[in-house]
Amino acid sequence: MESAGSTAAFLERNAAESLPAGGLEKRLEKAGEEGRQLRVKLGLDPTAPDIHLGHTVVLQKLREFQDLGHRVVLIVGDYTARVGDPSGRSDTRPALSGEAIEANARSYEEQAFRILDPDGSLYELRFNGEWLDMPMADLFRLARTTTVAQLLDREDFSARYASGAPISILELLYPLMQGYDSVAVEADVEIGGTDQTFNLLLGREVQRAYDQPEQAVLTLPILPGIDGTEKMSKTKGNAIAVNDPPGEMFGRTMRLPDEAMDTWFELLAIDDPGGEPRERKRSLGRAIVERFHGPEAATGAEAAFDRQFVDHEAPEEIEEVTVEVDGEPVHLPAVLADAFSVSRSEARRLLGQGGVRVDGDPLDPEAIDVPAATLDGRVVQIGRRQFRRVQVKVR
RNA sequence: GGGGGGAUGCCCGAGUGGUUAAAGGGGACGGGCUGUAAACCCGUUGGCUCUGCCUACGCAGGUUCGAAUCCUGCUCCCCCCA
Repeated sequence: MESAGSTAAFLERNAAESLPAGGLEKRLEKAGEEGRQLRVKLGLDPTAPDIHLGHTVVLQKLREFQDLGHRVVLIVGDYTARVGDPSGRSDTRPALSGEAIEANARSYEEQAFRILDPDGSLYELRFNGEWLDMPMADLFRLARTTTVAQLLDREDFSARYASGAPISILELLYPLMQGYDSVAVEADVEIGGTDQTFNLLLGREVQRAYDQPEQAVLTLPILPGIDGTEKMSKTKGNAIAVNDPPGEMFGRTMRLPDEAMDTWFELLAIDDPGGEPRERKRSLGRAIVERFHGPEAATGAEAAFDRQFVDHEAPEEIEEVTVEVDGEPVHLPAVLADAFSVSRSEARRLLGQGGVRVDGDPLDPEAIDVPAATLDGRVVQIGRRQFRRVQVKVR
């Protein structure tokens, strides 16, 4: 059996911070002595059920804990989601229904199992509605554990406060509620991205106020999205989801700026072959596809990529659409709009800018009405990556 | 309770009676270059039956030949004082 010290060092090897210093080691040691598992907590946002590579960084870390025999506790913030998050300008964020949250949670779980071990002794899923729906007296007790000054320590709060930007009371309460989650599940360790550091540490304060041992905190670096700068997130459109098809994964990886490659190799724990940027990126892409779809898919994705972008040929699998028209000649903007789900004006623009090809040949930007045969059964392409095989059907 | 400020296109943000579908930036998209990288250049970015028409500047009404711009009411938001 490994010593607690070396185990801690292993777990901390690619973490951003492990707080407090030596905290994780002590936890491991104590658990070892008592012959019990550590309870390792991760909070989830049930409004964003799509797991992407950014999430997997944290999930991989949880998996390491599982492999060491510890128990992962995923917490779905269903209660907090129902209340709605007032932060920023997301005023339109809908309060999710119970069923929607439940469905999202199950979907998340299913995706998480691509990385986590679903074994019941190593895994647990909880909803914080279980304990957060508390009487006001209990909320008061929770509220007493922290001061405004403490909360204002959090960078985004202090920045917003200083600039006169609004901060709702509810927002201030969020870290407390998250901290209470730790109390409720008796977390020994909590994991999260570095952007969660404050909240994770506050969990310790809350636990202490409830006479509980304080959790160790392990933060992991944030994975930049395929734009190479911003945090990966679905809404920013810079994410690669674990459910994305192989071709999509590979292609998106190839769009990653070179500067971000080092970070990706490191955070995703993929072996860096070094060498030329283009080759390195390809091997990064292959490794990512392989991780979620297997080696065959990886090879296939790369081949399809070459075919489409190196040899400039249409991909092998093309979505087929049937477009209904009134008769000859066909109105190009209308057909394109239907085939690619864009507005007719958009289609016109694309056409006018020479962005439309049929069987690889650019379409005359002036062409508006054409014979049906020009399109029927052919591969129509918009830009570099949108292809549709179009069947024209006269109504 | 009192006073002040604000709501503009995907986002930020100009615009205070007329050539404003609305400056500028970001993002996105198309073209060029290329390694679906970066950098750079060009173009587009409300809709449509497209040399024109329709709809749009929080919501509803009003003034005017004409309003994002003026008036009234409403909704929402922010700041300051108490």
